[in-house]
Amino acid sequence: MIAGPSVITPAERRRMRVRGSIIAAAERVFSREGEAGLSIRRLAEEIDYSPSAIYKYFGSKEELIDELKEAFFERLLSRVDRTQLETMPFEARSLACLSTYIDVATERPHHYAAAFSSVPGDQSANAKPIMTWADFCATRKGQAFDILLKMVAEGQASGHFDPDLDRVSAARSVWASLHGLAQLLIHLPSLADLLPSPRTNARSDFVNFHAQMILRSLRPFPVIETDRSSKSHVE
Amino acid sequence: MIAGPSVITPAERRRMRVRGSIIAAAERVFSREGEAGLSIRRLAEEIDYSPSAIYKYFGSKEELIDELKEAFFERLLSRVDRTQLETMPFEARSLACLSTYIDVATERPHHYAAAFSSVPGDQSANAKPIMTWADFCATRKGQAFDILLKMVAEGQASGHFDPDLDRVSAARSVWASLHGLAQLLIHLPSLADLLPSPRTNARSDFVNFHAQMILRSLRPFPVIETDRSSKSHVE
DNA sequence: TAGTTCTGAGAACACTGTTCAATTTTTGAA
DNA sequence: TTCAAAAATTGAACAGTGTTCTCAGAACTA
Repeated sequence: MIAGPSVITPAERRRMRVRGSIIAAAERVFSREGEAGLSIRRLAEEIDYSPSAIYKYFGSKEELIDELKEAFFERLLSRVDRTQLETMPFEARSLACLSTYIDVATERPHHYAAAFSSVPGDQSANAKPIMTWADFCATRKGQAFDILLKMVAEGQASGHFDPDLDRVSAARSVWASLHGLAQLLIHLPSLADLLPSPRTNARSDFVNFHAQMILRSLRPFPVIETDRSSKSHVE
Repeated sequence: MIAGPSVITPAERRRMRVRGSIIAAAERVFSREGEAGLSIRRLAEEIDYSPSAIYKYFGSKEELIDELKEAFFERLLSRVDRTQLETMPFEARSLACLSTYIDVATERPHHYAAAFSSVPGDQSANAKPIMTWADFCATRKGQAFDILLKMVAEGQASGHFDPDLDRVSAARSVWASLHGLAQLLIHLPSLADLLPSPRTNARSDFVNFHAQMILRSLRPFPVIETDRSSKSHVE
């Protein structure tokens, strides 16, 4: 469609600049007020363009926001990945990764919340095609999940985690627990400070506590069997 | 403001009936399509009233939806409470409670999602007053939390859980993990079925697995110290 | 029955996302 | 440089949204 990939025309340069200014303004507004505060008209006003102009750069508002979410997830991924590469003992490194995930999520609460806001299954037209395992792995979320998967694998190999646990199930469980903490801190920020007797640093203390609980659940002492048994209503 | 509490006039009866039909219609629409599909005009059409009439019964759309959420949380609470009262061994009963929570949440995904959808801290006018511990305990969420608190206490007393864990922190951690699973199942329903090699009953199996992981994190073998130590970046 | 209160309807306001024809502005070649 | 084709930008308009207002009519109270 577009000419050569090596030489970019001034026109293309200009186009990319305008496009960039749109997402920059969108990012600015969205960070502060979320999707509720972000209207096309307001955006147009901020960058001194007409509302309809924006539709030459983005097909819809949703498409624009999807790009914000994508950028956020890339940020989340790289931050956790960077933490993962630090040279520390396994357990400390795992804790650091979990903390980093929470940090990035709560630094941009609107982004994180929006990334998990759609409820599929509405019998409207947005019936997305069924996701396969391969599809998921290609997603940013899939890549984030992959980090957890490797963490579990490493922990099992080094004897820190129960080797009888199913890797995939364990990683999903960790993700769920982590995701829950992020969500709760975002939507119910008072929770961390909510104590019969308040304390300083309550928030980061609780993040640490929860992260340790997650690791605890993975430790050896195989009291429960792996989920290979289907109808295990315990006992 | 209104006359006697013992005798209800026919007018009041009629008013309550109309009000009931509004929330019934709202419930019907909201269950299927969530807040996105629920508009005042559509609601008015469904009950054959004019849009402005609804404002004689509810101050705003948000107020109406708040009532739906409240009813849902009451349902959630009573279902978990009922499970809690069943006569089973402690561990099985705890697992059942956790499963029930997930069941109710995923049965009405829009309700559960909406209950945790607002992001406070927007520097707009909706600055809600700071919540205290006592305030929170009076909330439905606070009551749900109380169930978890008692569960933890009972587990510690009976030796199933680590007695050195701070009760409140542990209960919060359990809630976060549970909440995370609910959110993930709602917003990423494919996750449960996402496996390199698919299996039947994947969903309930995973719920069970995660619930067992939660209990596992609470077990004795006190490897970590309670969060009483403030700057514990491990090691 | 007269008067007051309450219920409901309809129009209107200020928004929203989105589209479309018309109008610039920029571009590439004769 | 000139001129047509292409791209960029706009303002008006459409179909929605939540909400408020005024006003007519029904239902209670005295």
